[in-house]
Amino acid sequence: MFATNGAPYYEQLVMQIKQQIVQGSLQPGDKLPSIRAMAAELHLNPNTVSKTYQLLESQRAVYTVKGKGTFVSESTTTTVNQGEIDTVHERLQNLLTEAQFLGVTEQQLQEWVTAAYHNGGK
Amino acid sequence: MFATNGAPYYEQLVMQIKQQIVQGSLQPGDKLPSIRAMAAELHLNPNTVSKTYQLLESQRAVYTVKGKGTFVSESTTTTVNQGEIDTVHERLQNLLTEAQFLGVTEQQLQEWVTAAYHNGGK
Amino acid sequence: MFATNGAPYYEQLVMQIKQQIVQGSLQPGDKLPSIRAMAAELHLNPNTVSKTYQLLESQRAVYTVKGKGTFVSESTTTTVNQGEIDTVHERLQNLLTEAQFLGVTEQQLQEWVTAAYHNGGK
Amino acid sequence: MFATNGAPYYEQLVMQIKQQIVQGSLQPGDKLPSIRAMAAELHLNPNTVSKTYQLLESQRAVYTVKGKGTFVSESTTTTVNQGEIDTVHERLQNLLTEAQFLGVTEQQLQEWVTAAYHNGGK
DNA sequence: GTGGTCTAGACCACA
DNA sequence: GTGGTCTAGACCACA
Repeated sequence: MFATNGAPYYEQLVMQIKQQIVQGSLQPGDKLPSIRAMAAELHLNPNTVSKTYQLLESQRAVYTVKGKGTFVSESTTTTVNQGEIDTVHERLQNLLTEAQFLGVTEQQLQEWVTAAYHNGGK
Repeated sequence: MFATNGAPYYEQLVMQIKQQIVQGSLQPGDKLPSIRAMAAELHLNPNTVSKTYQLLESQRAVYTVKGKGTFVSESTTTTVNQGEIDTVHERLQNLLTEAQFLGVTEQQLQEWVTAAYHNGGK
Repeated sequence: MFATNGAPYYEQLVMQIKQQIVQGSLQPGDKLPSIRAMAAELHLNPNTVSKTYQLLESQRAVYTVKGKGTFVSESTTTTVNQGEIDTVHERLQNLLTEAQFLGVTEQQLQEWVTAAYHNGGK
Repeated sequence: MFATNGAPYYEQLVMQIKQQIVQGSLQPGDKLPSIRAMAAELHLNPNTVSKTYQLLESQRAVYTVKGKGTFVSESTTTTVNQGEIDTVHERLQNLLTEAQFLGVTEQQLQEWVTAAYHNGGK
């Protein structure tokens, strides 16, 4: 059900939902499945899904209305957070170093970047 | 001395040495500092440095000659490991999703990739 | 219409009406809109507005005359409730700790207090 | 052990630790009790303490070194976050409205603010 | 129905 | 020893 790449379930699920938002298959205002429904579907404990939703909320990707549900936020790029961008830049540099080690060409990487921006990374 | 970003020390050190190799400040055949010297310099436990060198060796980035020391390998890109490339690709996609969320433009990312390939990411 | 800050709607509405009373835009004796009118105007469920009015009434801020409507009370500060004052004091201390953490100066806070007492906090 | 004011345990504990930091009884670099020790002392579940520490870390008040422990951060006011300051300001206005309702004088409030800044709110 | 909190307790990685 | 993850399952407030 989930990749066994060492990343915790809640992190994998955060990324999965973020990708759906970036790709547009989840639109602003859309309601996410309830914690219980998502947990049942993915064979996860409700606590794990709850943690996922709270993480997404802390990142302003979704918002929660108690008793109603969790919804995709309107605009997720309003406030530019330079600190977070720097962190992503740093992690990217580490990853690019790895890629160079494995012999991935610069052209291949540029294509991956282009692909990510034009069809949501899939 | 090391970032408190949650990543274990040995992992941060692996990345640091890999960057030096990719950048060329460490050349094939160059001798790495001894485990004790490196540990003293970085205020790390020798066990941590030892684990670092073992990790680098397991990835063919360096090789160890008993009694002589640890040296940078000749060519690190001879054997293409598709599995590892796929892993890097997957992690890149996650990172690109994050970047898009933060409003980083495709052009900015292309520049980061170019920079990484032309001056080692620094 | 209402902030999605996690606070339940009825609580936000209680605060909004209280502010209008403290500011003086709602005077003692003034009639509040009917539950149905208020609910329609704010796109809320009548039950939510009803709960709001009941809460305000339980705090002596308004009183209800059956068949006539809900009105702002004459004096809201007659009976000093030390227990509630202690609660507010405690919550204030928590908030002041937060403010200090964020680097808000004592002078800035004093100004905020002054402003709240001289123009209703707006 | 904890006040039964409705606030969740982890939130009360977050505030308690923040106050100790603002007051100076916890200094930058100080090690917090381990999750298990704190949980035992306060008769809480380790998960609840863990959530507390993670909240404090997400607010940069403490940092965690895996396997070593959780420590008070160096400077907690480096990056001014206007958004968070606005949120505190807003909550303060609500609280001041409550205080006015209860008949708390402006002078009394000014004294509370002064006290909070000169002896940590106690 | 919906999310939030909390306990009990297991298992894991890192130092 | 130390923090991190996860499950099972209970109870609560809000809509």
